Amino acid sequence: MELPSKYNPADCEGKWYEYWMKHKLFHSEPDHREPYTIVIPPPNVTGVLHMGHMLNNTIQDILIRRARMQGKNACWVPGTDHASIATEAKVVNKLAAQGIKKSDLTREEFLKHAWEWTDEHGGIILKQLRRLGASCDWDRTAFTMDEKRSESVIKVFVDLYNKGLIYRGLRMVNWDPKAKTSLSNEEVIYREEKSKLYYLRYYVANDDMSGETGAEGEIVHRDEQGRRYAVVATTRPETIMGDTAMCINPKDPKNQWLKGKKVIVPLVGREIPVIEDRYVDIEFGTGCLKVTPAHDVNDHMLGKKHQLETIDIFNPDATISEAAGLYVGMDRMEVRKQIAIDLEAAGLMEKTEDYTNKVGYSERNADTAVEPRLCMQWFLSMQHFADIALPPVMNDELKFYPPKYKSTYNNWLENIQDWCISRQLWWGHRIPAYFLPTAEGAEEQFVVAENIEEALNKARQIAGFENVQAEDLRQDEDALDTWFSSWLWPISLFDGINHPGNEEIKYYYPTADLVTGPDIIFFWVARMIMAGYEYIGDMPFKNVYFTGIVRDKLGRKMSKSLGNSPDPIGLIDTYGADGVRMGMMLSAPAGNDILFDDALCEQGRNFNNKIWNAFRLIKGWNVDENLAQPESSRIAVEWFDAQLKKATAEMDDLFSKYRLSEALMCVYKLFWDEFSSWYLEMIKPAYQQPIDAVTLKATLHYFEQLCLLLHPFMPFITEELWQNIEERAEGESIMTQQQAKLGDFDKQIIDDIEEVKNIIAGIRTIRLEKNLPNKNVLSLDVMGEYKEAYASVILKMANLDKIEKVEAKQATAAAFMVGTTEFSVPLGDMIDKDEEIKKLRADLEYLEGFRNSILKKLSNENFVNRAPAAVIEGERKKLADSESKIAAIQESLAALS
RNA sequence: GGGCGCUUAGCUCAGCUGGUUCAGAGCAUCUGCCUUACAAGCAGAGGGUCGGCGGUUCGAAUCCGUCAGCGCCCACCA
Repeated sequence: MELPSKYNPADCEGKWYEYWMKHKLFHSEPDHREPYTIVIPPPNVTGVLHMGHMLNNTIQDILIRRARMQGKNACWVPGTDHASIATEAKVVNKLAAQGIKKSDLTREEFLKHAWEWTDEHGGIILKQLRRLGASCDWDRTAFTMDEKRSESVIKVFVDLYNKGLIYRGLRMVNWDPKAKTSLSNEEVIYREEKSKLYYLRYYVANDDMSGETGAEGEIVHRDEQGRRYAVVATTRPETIMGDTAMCINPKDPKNQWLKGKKVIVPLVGREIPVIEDRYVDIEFGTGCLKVTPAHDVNDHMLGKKHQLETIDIFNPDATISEAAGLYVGMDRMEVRKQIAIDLEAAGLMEKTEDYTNKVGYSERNADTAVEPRLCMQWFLSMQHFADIALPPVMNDELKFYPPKYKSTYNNWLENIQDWCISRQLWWGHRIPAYFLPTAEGAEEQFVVAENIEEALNKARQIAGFENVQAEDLRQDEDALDTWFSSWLWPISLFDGINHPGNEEIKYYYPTADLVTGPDIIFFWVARMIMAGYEYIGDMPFKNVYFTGIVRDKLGRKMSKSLGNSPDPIGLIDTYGADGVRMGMMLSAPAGNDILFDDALCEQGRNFNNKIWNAFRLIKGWNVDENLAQPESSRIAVEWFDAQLKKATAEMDDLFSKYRLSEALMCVYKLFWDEFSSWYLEMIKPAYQQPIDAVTLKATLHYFEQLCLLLHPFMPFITEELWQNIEERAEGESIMTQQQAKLGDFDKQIIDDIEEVKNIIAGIRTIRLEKNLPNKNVLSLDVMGEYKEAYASVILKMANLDKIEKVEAKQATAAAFMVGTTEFSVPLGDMIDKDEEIKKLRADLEYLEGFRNSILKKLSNENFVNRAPAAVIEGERKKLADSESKIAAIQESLAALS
């Protein structure tokens, strides 16, 4: 077979992926084997592959392929997430480009557009994953809004409502007045902005203008008539119509005199109480805070605590509402300008100052400042879930890699807040709550049910609604938070909500490993753990592997605006999928950010080429059945057997600790250094000479074993070569081969060969220094003991004609030491005596320094008395070794001069 | 402001419960080689007072304290 000198990924990748699909090698069904399951973190259905996905999915594929090769029933379930906010935003933008406003569409019309968009773009990302080699069971591809998953979500909502864990409540949300929807915190972008701090006069109500001076440090403002007032600093004077209190810190000496008083809201004229709360920062402004419970998160908190009235002065589009009484119908920004003028005119403005603060803007409407707004929302009580989800992680039943994220997890769960699960969006699972017709002003009544029929049944059981009709029921307009479906993912994928205890959920659950980013530890990981214990009574996964963030080589996050995010498919085209996979893994210890650099993929590609060429070498040999195995080959085979076993054991250990990049480095070095540079060179026949059958057989076996070890990391090239090692039956694949369970390795031969390598390296160094080509045959003199049993290897690797044990070295020889033995290569007149003496003196100086430091240590009584015997023994041995080396060098020096 | 983490070779990192696997790996650099598997390669070499200071100890990259710098998460000051 004729092989090109470079590996061409394009020739292999498509071919083998099709082959794997054709033979259904990714597909899993429950059987007698031990299951090994991974559920994919579902990417956004309309997303495209980015570097984060590449890292994440490479890791999952490595884990799943390895498990498969260990004889487990490996099942990697793929799917996509409907990502309500992101997808709805994309659809809205697309419609806007066509001149269609969302507000002009009915819910049904909008959803039709959204589904069209989803069908068109959905699954692109899954196709891209195939290029990477992802061995997902595509037959199981799921979507968070497909029938089974939707049914699960609704069932769970109803169940939790019935359990009393879901409730409705007012909550301050980030409101986008342009899109007229609430935004999640993630969709709010804070920008530093230059604005003004307005100092407003709040006169004391019913002031007796008494002349009390109060305690020291008090600051009392008076106007020309002697009327007293407090000064409040605010950036939002337009919200004064919503003021229902003024707040001071009870410990603030400046404002003691205000305690118990009432003050008058400027312009508005309303009397409001002065309340006291330690929340107020004494240092900021005047220490007086106006409290507007309807329009500020903290004010809302204060309002609840002190039972203040809440006056909502804004309409949904952020114009002033009737409730404000002033400026009705004007836009908030206009009012800010106007009210400043009016306050000034009324003498109620103390002063203004320039001020820089952070203002939240909508991610979608960049020019629209987010308005905090109180809305009726649905909540899930979380304390119960925190209680069931915290212990298994803290006591390591469910393990986090790296474990530092346990603290993060703990911190969040110990300070858990209720989960706001409603979103004012259409794209998502609609909340299964149905409102009953109610009279104006009466409290709303509703029922929660899986469908309209059930809702009707429930409604008719309520007194006064016996005859209610389906068309009278009005379903809640809101959709559920996307995470409310994601948290069921490991269960809903196996239909464990709709059909509890079914065969698949029993077999595949709990899943083995979850691979995800630490940024969604709260959004997703923690909640899956909660849902797992709530609905299955068991953990959703045994281990969580937290990846890092993929950054560019300068450590910057990858972003479209920086243009520093490479196109993953382009990378695969350039370096091959295996090369890119290796590039991703080379610098990706669990939890560490990876600084991505194309050079890493290049290293991966180079490694592919190395493997390819090693195979070319082996395949190029002709075998001579009658040829006896050379001694050096016999040793090499024995030695590599030990190396292979050793590396395999190391890899097992590293995998068990999820140190994947180190496991890759281990097999990388095994292949490149031990196998290619040493083993193959040891057994390589002379040019155009045949190889003996025994050695060839062993070598092919080793090559196959190496392919098996490499396969999880580089699936394509290993399949290609494995198929070429020998004739394979149709349908056979390296994917399903079992990695051999290897036993103990011979540590002695590994140590021995390390010494042999040092001897060979010593000779090579001399060749380099003396400019002696490899072709020139040399000989070696040995003073003392060395591993004679391996002489054949040394002769071959160093191109020597003989190794002789001698009493003293020749004067014209270049020397080096390995351990305590001195070796020398007679060079005749090629020796440069001065050079040699210089080198020996340098060695001598170093060794003497080393010896002296040991002597010093050993003469320290404290050390000798207190250190353990083994340590002292070690030091004594070091001393003896260094002294014998010193003696040898001194002899050499004497011989030279 | 609250919590977590990091600082070891030019770069990216490994070094568990203090002492021969303690100063390491890969890449990069330098030198010499187109030696018929591979120049996307081969053979060699150089390079770090383990962030600063102090302490514990016979002994500290490793344990403790402190300072400096960096990063992440959460809550965000009207």
